[in-house]
Amino acid sequence: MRDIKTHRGRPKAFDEIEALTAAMQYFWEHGYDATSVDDLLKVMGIKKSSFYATFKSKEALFSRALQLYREYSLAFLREYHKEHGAKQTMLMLVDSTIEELEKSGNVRGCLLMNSGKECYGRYENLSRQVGREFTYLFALFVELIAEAKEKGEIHNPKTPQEIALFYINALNGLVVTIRAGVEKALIEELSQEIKEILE
Amino acid sequence: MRDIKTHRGRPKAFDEIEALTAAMQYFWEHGYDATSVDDLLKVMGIKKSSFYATFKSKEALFSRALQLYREYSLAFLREYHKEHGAKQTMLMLVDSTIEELEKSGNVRGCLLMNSGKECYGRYENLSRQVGREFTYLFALFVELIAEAKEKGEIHNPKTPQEIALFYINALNGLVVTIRAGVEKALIEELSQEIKEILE
DNA sequence: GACATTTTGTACCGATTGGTATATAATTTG
DNA sequence: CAAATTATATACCAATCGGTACAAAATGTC
Repeated sequence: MRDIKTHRGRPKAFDEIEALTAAMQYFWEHGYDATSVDDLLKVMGIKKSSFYATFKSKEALFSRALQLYREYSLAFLREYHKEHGAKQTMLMLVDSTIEELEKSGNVRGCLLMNSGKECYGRYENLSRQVGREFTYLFALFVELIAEAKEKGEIHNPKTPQEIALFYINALNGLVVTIRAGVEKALIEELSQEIKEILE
Repeated sequence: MRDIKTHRGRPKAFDEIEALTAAMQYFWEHGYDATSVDDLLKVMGIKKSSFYATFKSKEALFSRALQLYREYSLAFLREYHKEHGAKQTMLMLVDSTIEELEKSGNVRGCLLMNSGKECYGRYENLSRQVGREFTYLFALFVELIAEAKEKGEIHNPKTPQEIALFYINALNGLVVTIRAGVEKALIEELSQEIKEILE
């Protein structure tokens, strides 16, 4: 039994979770390839030696960022669910995308989905991890839809799984369609159509 | 009036359109950033000097590839329309994606949509071009839906533009959802749901 | 054949990529 | 205080990035 609290040697001068969170945000904004290690060092506020000593490699760091993103997202969605209910939580996913677009002119999308596209066929480990992380989120979406159906807030006759998949798929498309440069009026229209899936 | 047929100097040893087409295919498969100039040289079968003399830069070449892709796509869709009709042409977009997935385990998606996502906020000229090229394709989709509606093949009460946007959006999502690693059974299910938009 | 023109082959460029080596600084343990 | 341990700072690495320089090769014109 060793004393797990005691560190020998020089103590870390930064908070590992803080640095990881900053990296996750940067990855989210710029994607994996477009993020260089030097970019990460700046935003994490650490030096290269600390980076590699703590996180081992860019890919290993990204892997942890994916996991952290899923954990944050799950936590946030559960909290939002408590406050606003199941159906409103699902609708919020579209609304917040449109809000982000209007406020910043930009739309980041979901880090997992973005990474799925980027890593597919190029970084197999990351690609498989994206699949695993997404399962957690998808399971929650199915639960939320099921709950909303039981409450009679959703009249769509399909199964919760079918509805969730179709809705999330449309949400994935929304990010792509926005970035393809489709004009704002059409995007507004489209976002309404997507939300109608949950009627 | 100068003689346009006569070239002075050493003649080109390669076909410009063939080389451009090969580049387009490679970009389609790998994306813009993940394609290096050296990759392009190999697949185009030319040397660096010829590359820069003919196409000026990687970005300029990509711009031409985007245009070529749109031209090819329009021509192919119009041909398919003649042979199989409007509704079937739209349905084929989903079917061919699933076929590609089953045959190759891969799915390239639409070069324009992929590029929209990749270039958004990073390569402004390319980003704007994606928007312009997509308008051509989208106009055709709206025409096809309108025709199918007139023939009574589509009963969806929304306008052709709304249907086209919603359907294409779902198709964009399908590529993302596939690459996110969602299991095959769910993807089959999803593709059916997407095609039902056109009922 | 001489000359102008254009393409091609090769060597090279500075910048950036992800990652290492190594020496020094800061801490706990004895 | 000395030794062991861990973290940090800096310099460095080969490989790759997109792009350029320049001389040689191939053609039409005169």
